[in-house]
Amino acid sequence: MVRHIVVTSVVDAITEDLREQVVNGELPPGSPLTELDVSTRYEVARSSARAAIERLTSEKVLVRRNHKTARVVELGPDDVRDIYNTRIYLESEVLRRLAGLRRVPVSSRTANSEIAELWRGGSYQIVDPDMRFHTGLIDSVDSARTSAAYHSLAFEVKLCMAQLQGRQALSPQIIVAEHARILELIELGDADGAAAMLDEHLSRARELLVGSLGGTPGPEAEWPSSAAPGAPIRQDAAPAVIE
Amino acid sequence: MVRHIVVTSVVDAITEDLREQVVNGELPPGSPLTELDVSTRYEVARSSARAAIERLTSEKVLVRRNHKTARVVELGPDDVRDIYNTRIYLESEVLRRLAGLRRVPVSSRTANSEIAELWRGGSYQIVDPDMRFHTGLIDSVDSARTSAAYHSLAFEVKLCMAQLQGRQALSPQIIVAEHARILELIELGDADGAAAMLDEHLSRARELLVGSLGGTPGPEAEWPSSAAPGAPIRQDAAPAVIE
DNA sequence: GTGGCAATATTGTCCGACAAGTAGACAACT
DNA sequence: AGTTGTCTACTTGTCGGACAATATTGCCAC
Repeated sequence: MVRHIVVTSVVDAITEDLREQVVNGELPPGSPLTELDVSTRYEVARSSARAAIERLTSEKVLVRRNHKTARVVELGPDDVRDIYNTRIYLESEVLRRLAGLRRVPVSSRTANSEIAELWRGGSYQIVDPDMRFHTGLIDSVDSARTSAAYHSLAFEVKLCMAQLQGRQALSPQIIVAEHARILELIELGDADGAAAMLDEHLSRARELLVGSLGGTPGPEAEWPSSAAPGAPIRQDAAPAVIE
Repeated sequence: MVRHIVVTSVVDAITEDLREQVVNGELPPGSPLTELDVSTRYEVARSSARAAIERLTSEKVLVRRNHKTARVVELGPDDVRDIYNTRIYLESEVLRRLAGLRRVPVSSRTANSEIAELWRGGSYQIVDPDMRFHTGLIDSVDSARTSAAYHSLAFEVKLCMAQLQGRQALSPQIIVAEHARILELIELGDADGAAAMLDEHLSRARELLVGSLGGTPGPEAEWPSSAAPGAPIRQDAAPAVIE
């Protein structure tokens, strides 16, 4: 199937489209992406496909070992723990600074209202506004590198979400309340309180995610493209090693 | 026991070598790197040179816009501020955690001893052990992503150092004392104290760096690609340290 | 001098080719 | 049997050349 793309640069477009396909689950974790595959699907030269794959590999969206074909990254419980802990490390100190200034970013407040709204509307698709709440806090300190680091983590969270296709839900009610409490503590200038609340908030989310990733092995899906019938996939883990 | 072996590819090798040349100043900030240039210098195909350049671009070692040739990144005062602020954000919370556990990483302690030793020996080449002090703290929380983020920042600090070829110095004596104080406060479980000390420590370094980057416009030199008569400054006796 | 045009340099993309590495199957050998 | 060797099919890593699109430079006319 030929996929259409808008041309900024061929490689840019392919990279973007593939990334999109990964986050929305069209390319499930672990599915292989050969250079030829990509080049024919988009009708471009192999070198261009290769470049796109390399970029996504450097972004950790794909993983590839030496002479082997790239695969969509699979995030396990350990990764989730790591991602959330790093989020906590980064966001805690930012929160303390904001509390010191008693400054609450508008974008975070509106994002939290959105979640509440969605919840009242019966929707549970709150991942996006939830992320905006947090990135709003981070971005408000106006540090490009801090923002970049956090956004990278946020992207990985999205990958996790794509991975467990909407099973698992965190109660929007609790989320909204905790977010509100965090903003309140910032306004009160209570740095320790805000940091503690954030820790609790993210730690709960972390444990829930870890549980639903590690606890339930899930439906153990097949990877559609180019897999022989009844292929027992995914037993390799060792790179170029010698015993 | 499983032993790992590394097999380097052409692109890997070039990438590494170029990166090395950037950090040790052989390729000064702003110098252009055309694909043809690189491909002929290393005697490889242009596609390989291109791949290496793209990797370094994604690492922020080089910068490149649309159809223009890549250049070695130039870090200005704003970048330095950003880098150090992000360091502070990340490292503060890690320090608090360590203080909570009253845990002092051995590697940081030994690294600080090294600085003291070098200072007593009359040397001012303390950038490396200084970084090891800080990465020792970060790495001790055992989070791959946190470490990766911090190491990326540390690399940018190295770039800054390369950029101002050893004018400017921060007294090793003060550095060692502050490091020691930080470790002491961790041992005492004083999270706030440790975080405050770190803030002071890094903020001073930041301001010094910002000053010597922004205040002095510098020699505003031409970029002589590969060996022009004008020998770079590089006097090794001079205090060549900023933190 | 300055605007504009032509020559040049450099990138972005394509193609085709081939060596080298990986993986699975199957035969051969001890 | 179980280990080892070989074959084949697939894929990656690298090469070299080619060409259009774009950026840079230098020159010319005004």
